[in-house]
Amino acid sequence: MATTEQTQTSRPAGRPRSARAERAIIEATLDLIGETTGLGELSIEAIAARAGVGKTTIYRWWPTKEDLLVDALATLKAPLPPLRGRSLREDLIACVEVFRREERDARTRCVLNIAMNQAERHPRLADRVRQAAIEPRRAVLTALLRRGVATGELRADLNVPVALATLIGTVVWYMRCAEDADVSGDLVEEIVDQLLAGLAPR
Amino acid sequence: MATTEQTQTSRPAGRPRSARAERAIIEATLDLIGETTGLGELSIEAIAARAGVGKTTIYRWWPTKEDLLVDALATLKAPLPPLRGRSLREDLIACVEVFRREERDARTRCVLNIAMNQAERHPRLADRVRQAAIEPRRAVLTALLRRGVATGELRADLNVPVALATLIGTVVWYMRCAEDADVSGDLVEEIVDQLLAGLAPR
DNA sequence: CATTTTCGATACGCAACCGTCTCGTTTCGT
DNA sequence: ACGAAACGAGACGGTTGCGTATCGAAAATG
Repeated sequence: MATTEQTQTSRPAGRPRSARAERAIIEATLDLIGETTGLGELSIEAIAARAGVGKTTIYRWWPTKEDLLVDALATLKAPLPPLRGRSLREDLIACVEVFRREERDARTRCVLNIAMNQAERHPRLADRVRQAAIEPRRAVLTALLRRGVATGELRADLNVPVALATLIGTVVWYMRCAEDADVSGDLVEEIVDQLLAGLAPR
Repeated sequence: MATTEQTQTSRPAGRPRSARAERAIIEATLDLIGETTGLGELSIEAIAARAGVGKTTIYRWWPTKEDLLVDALATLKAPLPPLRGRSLREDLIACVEVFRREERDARTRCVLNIAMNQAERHPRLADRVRQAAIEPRRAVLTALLRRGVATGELRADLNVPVALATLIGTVVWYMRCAEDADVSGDLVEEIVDQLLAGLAPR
């Protein structure tokens, strides 16, 4: 071995990698992820091409990409959860089942993506999406929960907004991050029942 | 009035707007949102500029934008939730409080964005993020819940994965979609207590 | 001091989109 | 039949980012 070992492992000689530069790059990346990741990839040209339409036709009717998105997203989610059954438990299951099913469709999933992630970058868009897609459902669910309190099916001191987040958030998280997402068909019932009964023993 | 009214309101004369084109555009937009919205906005040039670094330095060490993202995101979330207290309830509150605090920071929020939204578009990236950021926490929380079952602080027939989704999903949803997000300081306690006790009366 | 490697900077050709514009065509009302 | 407006297609200059290459300076080894 003709190589010289100065400390432990031989260093290849030459200017070493700059730790400062590396840190600066990582920092800049983190800063920019939050600022820039958004709807930028969506191009009017691609939309026109896929729709088999001239760009002119798009620009004629929608001045802004955001306006087009608002109109497009408005065509989803519009049908609110359907009618109601005979018990609170059944109604909750029906509602959560709607959420579960929608979380399996890429189109409706992106509605929540925008509502949840794009609030700062596209406040106008996110607001309109929330207003059109989230708010009606929140209203329905809130009424449902209040009714449950009134009928005694729910505890009298229920924190309705928290309960609401509990129902929606659980199924959304499960669908998006659980490793066994969606395998079981009676997942929804299990969620609702466990939420109703509580995690602690009675 | 010299204008002619053929049906109800006067139409300006000329070829009318094509409903077929409009529908095609909306459809194409919806299809493409799900396919394209992602990390495309994040540019190497911007990173280099903000870091005060030559592009060369980035390309030298990270062959792909994705590789850079993996390294960058690995520097967040790394510190798992801290030690544990004396009761299950306190430990749960501590954990959920960590989630709540992280949901207020744009940087750590984007970790979940990627894990939850980019699974199809960037499976390698999303997988590594989940492995590095989500999995350790899931393990800690799972152990915590099992311990609770063992000590009798939780019901014996607890569905642990669902309970887990319940804890994380609720606070994430609340932070991202509730109108009064984060105003109350004891939101976390309220969430945990309501989850433990259940929505139904005892 | 000579060598080696990284550094920041800058320039290159290439590609994708932007938003505007001009075409010739199509589809209406009159 | 005629005029009016929207249509699909595509050309336009301009901007942005890509990934590569070249440059002299800086920082380590020997």
